[in-house]
Amino acid sequence: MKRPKVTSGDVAKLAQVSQSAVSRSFSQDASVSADTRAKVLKAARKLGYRPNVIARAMISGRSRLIAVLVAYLDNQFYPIVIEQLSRALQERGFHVLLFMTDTGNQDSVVQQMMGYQVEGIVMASAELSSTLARECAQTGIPVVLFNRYAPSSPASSVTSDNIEGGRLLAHFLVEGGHKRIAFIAGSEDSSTNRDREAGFYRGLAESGHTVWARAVGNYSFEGAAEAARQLCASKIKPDAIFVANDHMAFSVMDVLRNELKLRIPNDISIVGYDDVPEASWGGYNLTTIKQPSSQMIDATISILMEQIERESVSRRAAVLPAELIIRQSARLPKEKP
Amino acid sequence: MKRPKVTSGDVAKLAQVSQSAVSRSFSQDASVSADTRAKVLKAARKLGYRPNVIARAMISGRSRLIAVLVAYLDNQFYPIVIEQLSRALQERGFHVLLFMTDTGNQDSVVQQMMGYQVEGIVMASAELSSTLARECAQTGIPVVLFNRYAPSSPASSVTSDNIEGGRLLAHFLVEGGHKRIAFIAGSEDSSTNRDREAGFYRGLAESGHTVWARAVGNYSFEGAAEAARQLCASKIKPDAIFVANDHMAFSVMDVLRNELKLRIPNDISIVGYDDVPEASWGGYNLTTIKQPSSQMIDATISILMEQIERESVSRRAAVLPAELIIRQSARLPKEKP
DNA sequence: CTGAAAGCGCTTACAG
DNA sequence: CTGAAAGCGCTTACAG
Repeated sequence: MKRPKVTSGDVAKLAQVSQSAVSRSFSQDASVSADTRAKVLKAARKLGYRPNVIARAMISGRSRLIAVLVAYLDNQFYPIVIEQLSRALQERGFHVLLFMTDTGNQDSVVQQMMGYQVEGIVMASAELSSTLARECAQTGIPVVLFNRYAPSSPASSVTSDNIEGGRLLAHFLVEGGHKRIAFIAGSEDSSTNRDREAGFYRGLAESGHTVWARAVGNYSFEGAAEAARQLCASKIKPDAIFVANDHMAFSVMDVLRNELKLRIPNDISIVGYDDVPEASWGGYNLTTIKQPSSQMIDATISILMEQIERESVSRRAAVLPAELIIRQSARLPKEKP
Repeated sequence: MKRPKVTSGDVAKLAQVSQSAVSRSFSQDASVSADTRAKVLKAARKLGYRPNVIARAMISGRSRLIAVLVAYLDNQFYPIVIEQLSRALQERGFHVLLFMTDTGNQDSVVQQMMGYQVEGIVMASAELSSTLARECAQTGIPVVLFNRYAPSSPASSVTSDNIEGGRLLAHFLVEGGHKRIAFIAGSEDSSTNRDREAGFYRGLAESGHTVWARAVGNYSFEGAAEAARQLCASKIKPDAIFVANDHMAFSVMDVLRNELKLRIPNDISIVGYDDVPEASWGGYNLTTIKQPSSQMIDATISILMEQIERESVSRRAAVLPAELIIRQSARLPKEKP
């Protein structure tokens, strides 16, 4: 049943060349005559040969493996990113080796990644520890922090303009005539939350407002529900809430509607951040900021490829534009006369 | 910056033993004295050594890599599965190598997987071609079809009891007093769709009913919307629809409510299949069949581990129980007096 | 139990 | 351009 493994030696024999010639024929810029290469490729096709990536990785370090580190996949932003990233990488002959944090054996995840000789690391979660980021960067392997950054680390980063996004939301809510504007934070030690919050407060300040109340949802569904209950516990409730990401915003909307019997946006406006697919679903119609995931993936790939090819490990920080997506979960600004 | 790579030779030198002894100390059932092993482990810890998986894979074939093949990640069922699968595998020292189908270079995905010497393959998508499944199985590498099966192939499979699930739904709708019961299919050539549909029709028949109308959504969001419009185009509309998975059901609910201004479940009942997280969200509250993803993962892991360890490639087919989850998207059966 | 040695399938200087 | 040879870091018979 198992088909026999075919090696470069087999191909060499059939093509009547040396094993080295076979190897060279499969390498981009090796010195082989067109003639030899043709013979080799023909023989290889006949035998169904393709170079063993593992063997190549051993000798050359080129494993064509990119480690992708994530904490959770329940926020739809990440699956989408993983799908796109994986496709883009596959097109370039690379593959995604997945690591979920907070699991596994005693070994640090960094050690595990190194064991596989990964050529690059993408840390795709707002909530990964900075220690881990630093540890990764120390390996000398190109690291890109996706949707987070760590100023003190030598790792590259790719984010959307979270500060500007926060600002846009603040202005939008103020122009909508809201007076008691609240904020539900994600993880307080994540850069996304810090920036979104800072931008939001700045936007509020620019129009002479301040935040009316604040609670913490830790980017979790349950945490957000709790935060919403907290903010709405007393008689006077906020008339708008910026929830630090869409995933939490859905939970907040559920609590407001079903437990507190509030109408959205008549009684209270909700805005989120990310523009995950569910934001456009009829059940939520969430006004939010779109993180340009395709552009973010492109930037990630280009940083990775540059660093892998040139072996330069110069740090880069890509910040991509944030865009306000207006739907129906928040009262609209009045038309200017 | 790059820390120097430490090999078994380095550890051997420090521990004053042979390189073979180092290797043996890191292998489960190798003959080493407790004494030697202790010395080695101590030295290893000191140097931060851990065996190079790539080298091990080369020589022994044990890459500790499991290929996971998926088509799309926008149906939340799959991200959840990948997360759980990846965690379970990591706990056992394995890792997930991700393959998105329908991308990549000319090489078949099977060839790519073989190049990485993966020890197992999980095909986690209802929509992967049977040809691909067969090709995978031919490699001699253990293959488990997750959430699909192919009777003609030697691959193992893990599914929930889709036939029974379909039956449960049929009885539930009939008991709810529905008279014009429609079905929206997923991919017609997928085993999940076939079984759910067959079970549904059987359930209908058991209580003297037949399906009132049928349309195809191909498991896509857009396809489902179109199917819903089709079913509701004429004046007499169905009073219940079984949509072959939750992902499509959300789309159907959106169309019914927003475009057709129907109330759910007052005007029309909707039931889905999978019980993805969004099904319990307030915006949908979808009555559905729960696929026991944890049990399905457990079964997958156990099949994989058994086949990898014993090198037995006997086929297994696990079918796990389906459970009806009643929420509010469908009219309830009348209480029996 | 232990060490010396062969070998996994490649890539890559090194000569020619 | 081409081949013979070394070597990547391990595992695993083979002797002892």
